Amino acid sequence: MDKNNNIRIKDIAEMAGVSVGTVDRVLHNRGNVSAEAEQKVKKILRKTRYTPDPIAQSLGSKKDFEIVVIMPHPKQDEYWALSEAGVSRARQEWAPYNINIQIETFDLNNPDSFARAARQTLAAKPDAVLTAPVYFDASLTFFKNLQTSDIPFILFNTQIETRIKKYDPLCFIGQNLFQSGRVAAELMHILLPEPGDLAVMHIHENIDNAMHLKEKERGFRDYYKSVSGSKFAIESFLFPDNEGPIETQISQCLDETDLKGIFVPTSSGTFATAKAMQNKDREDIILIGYDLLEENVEFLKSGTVNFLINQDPRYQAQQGVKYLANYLLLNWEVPAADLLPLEIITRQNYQSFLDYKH
Amino acid sequence: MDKNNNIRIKDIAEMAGVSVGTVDRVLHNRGNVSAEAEQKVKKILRKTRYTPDPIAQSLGSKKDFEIVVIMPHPKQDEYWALSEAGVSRARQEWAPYNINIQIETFDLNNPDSFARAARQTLAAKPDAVLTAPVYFDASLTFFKNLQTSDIPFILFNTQIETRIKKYDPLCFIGQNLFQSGRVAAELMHILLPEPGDLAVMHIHENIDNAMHLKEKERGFRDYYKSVSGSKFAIESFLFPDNEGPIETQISQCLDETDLKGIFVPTSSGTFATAKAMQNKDREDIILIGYDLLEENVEFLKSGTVNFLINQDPRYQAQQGVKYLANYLLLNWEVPAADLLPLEIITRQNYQSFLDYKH
DNA sequence: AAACCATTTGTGTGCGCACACACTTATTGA
DNA sequence: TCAATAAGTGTGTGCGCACACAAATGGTTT
Repeated sequence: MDKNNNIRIKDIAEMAGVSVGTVDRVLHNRGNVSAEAEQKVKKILRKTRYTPDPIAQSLGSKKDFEIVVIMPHPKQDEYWALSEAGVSRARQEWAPYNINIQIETFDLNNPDSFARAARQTLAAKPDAVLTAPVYFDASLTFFKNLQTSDIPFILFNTQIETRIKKYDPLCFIGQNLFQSGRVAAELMHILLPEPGDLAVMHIHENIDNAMHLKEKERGFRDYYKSVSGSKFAIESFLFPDNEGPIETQISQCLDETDLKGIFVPTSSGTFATAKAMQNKDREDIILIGYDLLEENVEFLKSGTVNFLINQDPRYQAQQGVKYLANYLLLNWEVPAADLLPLEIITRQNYQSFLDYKH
Repeated sequence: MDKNNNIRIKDIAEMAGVSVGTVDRVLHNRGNVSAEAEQKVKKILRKTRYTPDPIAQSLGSKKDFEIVVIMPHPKQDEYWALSEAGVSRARQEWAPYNINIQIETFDLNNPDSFARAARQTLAAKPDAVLTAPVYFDASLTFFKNLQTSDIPFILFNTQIETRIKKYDPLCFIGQNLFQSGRVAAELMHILLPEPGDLAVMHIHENIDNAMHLKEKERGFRDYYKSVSGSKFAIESFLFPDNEGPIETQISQCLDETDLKGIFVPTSSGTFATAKAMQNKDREDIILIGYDLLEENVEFLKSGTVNFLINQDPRYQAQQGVKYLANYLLLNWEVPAADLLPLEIITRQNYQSFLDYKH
């Protein structure tokens, strides 16, 4: 027995000269405690550095908790299918602790669908929310409502500057997107030491709303600014869904330009670009994209994609639920940010990432 | 209540028409159960897919467990200091569950010291062992003794082929070293597309015993074999501790050769080589090494080291203890191997790895 | 002074499991 | 036939906590 000093509520009660009930009330701020008793107990609590036994704690309560995850529909994009896989794992992991997880999906191309998902979530009055706040404006009103309903929430994948509005998520889980863009640029620079035309391609997404894509581009450009005497020209291209087939748009762009390197800040954009390059027989262009989607890995193997940066959506979701679960069950502290490492994927190491289970 | 089907031992007992004591005996193979009762209980167990509530389980037992970690002395090498940090974290993490962790250290340059540590460990009769089996022969006899004492053990960092000898560790935690060498070669090839002389440098270690270094070299060479029409010459160099100051040896080697790239398969060897390169003003040579040691990171930042591959010793140790603890406490299954992802570190992403806490 | 509150404090039970112990039945030998 | 033994079975307690409920206290009202 060396345990956690072996101090139990019972011991605290004894030392403070009160009953365990009173200690319990102090610990949980349940009120109905005289100022005097409260002081005595708190003093002992501090002195003994009491920490509750987490095991007994969760055995004793047996409450049910409801967590809602709001994310884009997994059928729409393999990236989000990976996120969903993370949620599924988390669901299994936490089922024994009576944590129920509900998924609300929305349409990536339709901000209104996010608002609807948000409304449904609020109506369900969950104990906590995990969300990928893809749409800036809709997210902010949602956060406001969560806040007034006193529902804790965590953001993943997309970091939104909430502090200005005083909306206060427990945590953000994801990459430092700016730095992620810098890593992409660094890799590009290694593969293309000689000056040439570069492109940042925004595919599918409408960039207005998508803060996170801007951040990656900003990082990418920032790196090249710091390359002394840089002769690189970096141009941005937008390929929205409503202007004809994506691949046609990209192919046309390849025809009209003389690109040496392309950076695509999204996972599904990556293989779309790779396909266009393949069709046009322009696999000489250096392509750096995101994530270990099946198609991306194929293009990595064939050499069309030179590097991938891994965002590990599965882990992001799983970790988000974990934080919320521990917060609800055991009142654990949640870090303000969980910034994932910026993982570089090549032909030689992709398998080790695919095999790895957190 | 959707829990784990809500099935408790009590329910099993009821359904099988026996008492909870009998169910308990069946569950833990404690014997003293009639064949008839055992069958009845096992049938219900299967039918209901009963799984014990892990929380209540560990509350109920309150046994003490002793885990010994055998590893090189952390003062000797910063790499092992990181491993020790992992053990310390694990110690904290598992203290509430009455898991005590003892560290036995040995001298990296002295196989006998490993044998001594092994002897002391056996004398202490721990419940489980986590060890970095740096020395092949000494490790094998140790494993034999562990096996006869029925002490489960996990290997980390260095993979030893134990199956031939029928020594059966629960798990190996670490990198696929062969593939790790291939990753290094790939990176080298990206930075040096034009043919030139390459070196694999074995520093400090005496390679005879050190299987893991050979594996990395084998992978490195294997990659270049597959490069079509490769004009690369790869030479191995040994710089043992007993032939004068390491840096002098390396410097001399740099003088006598015309190397374009160097691969160092150890973490401490990496900055030793970088220092020699710096002194000789030969920072043009491409250097690929291992691990986020402070000195390595400095040389990465300055550009002397081009890439690092991260082995995450902290995580390896922490994870090893975690597996053992869950195995002892809850009888959890341990995977035969936990092969870590092969993480590529550059100037732009090292910080994200340093910041990241598992 | 009794009755009535509000406030504060103490007690008891249950969570699901592990394990020690008490108990019952069948078997054997004297 | 009865005690002694072994094999099989059931009961009870505790782990540390949460929470419902009972009890005590002190003050106010009639």
